[in-house]
Amino acid sequence: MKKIQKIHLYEQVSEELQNYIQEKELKEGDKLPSVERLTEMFGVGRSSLREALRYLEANEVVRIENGKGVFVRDMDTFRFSGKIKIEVERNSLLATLDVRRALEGKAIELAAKRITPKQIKEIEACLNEYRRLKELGVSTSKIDFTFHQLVNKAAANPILESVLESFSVLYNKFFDMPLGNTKLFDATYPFHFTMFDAIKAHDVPGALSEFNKLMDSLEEIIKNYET
Amino acid sequence: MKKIQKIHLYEQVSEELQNYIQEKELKEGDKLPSVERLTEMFGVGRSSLREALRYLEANEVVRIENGKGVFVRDMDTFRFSGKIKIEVERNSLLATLDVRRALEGKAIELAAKRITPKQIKEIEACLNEYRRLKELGVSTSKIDFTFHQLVNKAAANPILESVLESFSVLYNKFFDMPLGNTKLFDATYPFHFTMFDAIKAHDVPGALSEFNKLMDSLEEIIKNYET
DNA sequence: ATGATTGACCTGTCTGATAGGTGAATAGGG
DNA sequence: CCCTATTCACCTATCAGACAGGTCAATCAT
Repeated sequence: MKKIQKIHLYEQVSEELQNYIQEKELKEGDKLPSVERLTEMFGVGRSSLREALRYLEANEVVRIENGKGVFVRDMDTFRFSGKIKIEVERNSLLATLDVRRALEGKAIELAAKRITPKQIKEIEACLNEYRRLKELGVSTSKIDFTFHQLVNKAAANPILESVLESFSVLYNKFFDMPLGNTKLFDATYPFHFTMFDAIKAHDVPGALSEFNKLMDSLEEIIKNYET
Repeated sequence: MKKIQKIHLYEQVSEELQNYIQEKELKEGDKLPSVERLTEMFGVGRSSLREALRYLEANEVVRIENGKGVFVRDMDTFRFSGKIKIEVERNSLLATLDVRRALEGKAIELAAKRITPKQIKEIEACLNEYRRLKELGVSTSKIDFTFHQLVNKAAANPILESVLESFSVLYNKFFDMPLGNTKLFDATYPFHFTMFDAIKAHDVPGALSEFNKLMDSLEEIIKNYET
């Protein structure tokens, strides 16, 4: 008869709790009723409630502090997440490049429009360090990351910045393993400078063009990469 | 004496469990020992263990099935996540639009290149339904979402799809609250058709141009929106 | 006045009991 | 001998009660 009722109690409770928070318009740091009270309110046992709380804690909705109580976390912070089945093969790498093209391309476009003199100085310093390390033959992976991060910042779009940052974690994990990445850095090295010159000159199409050349060179390497 | 021991039990247990999975090299779908056994193994009570399991379940490490047992989830799945401080104001909305421009623009570009006849049929059906609902004066938010999702699928890039899907959750949450969204849907309505025509014709620049018009109209509304 | 003590209020954890889901072994009818 | 219905072992779901220990403020003794 009631086959539909497959929802776990802890799940219902966790939803009810979120509703409760919304309805009461609780903000960051506000205290929820004690576990005892909550069990009465929802008419469930302690364990179910505690599991619900643990679940919400894992999802960063609440924070449980021993001896104090349960507190609401910043609800205005939006958490986005997703999962990607990783298969290290050409197609996945190329797919990742497309996403990077989209996100970083937009960042570069915005950066070329809005970069400030101060940020230009910072990136120039970064590129000088990049050149120095390159000539020394040291690993440039860290300084490369810094460079892209600075450009990302210069785009002055916090949401894009956040999305791009989360993505770059994936991106790096992806590209660290397969190909010894010195090859990649060698190929893209010169474009960092030409691209930055265009950004500095607020030349949007020029910057994008250089960025696309950079990405094309990456794409070329991957396409020619035989396992 | 042992003040250092501030780590919650469930936390230790959840770490131990992850170690256990790693050491035994358990793969997706493998079954963990029963709760009873695990309590013996770790020397903790059921509640602590269950809280740990709930925690891991929230983090998509395990899956608990009633009557069956606890199973390992796909460990090769990469999870990306990030948080964004939401402030519903013009600048945040505009920033969000830029990200959508980047991600969905790329999806549309790829879709225009790679869409299959079957997918064209699906989207055509979706648009017919869209038109029908529109004429009925019913809410079109759901069908609108479906349309963009289908285009997203047609791009045939699973990683882009995943990122865009996570982002769209944020996007919708963002745009649901502030402006009564009928206004938004009215403004963007015609572009769905023109854009799709271009995609159908594999006309990449045309599709992008229509998409940008769509986004421009959104941007216009937001800019003129006074609190 | 100050510092230690106590007690109210909370979370942390364990345990035994009951309910109910699942699947395989098993018993019984054809 | 096969097929189906029952049973049983194994598991999770959930509850209630009990005790340990953290936290904080009011209270009490010096």
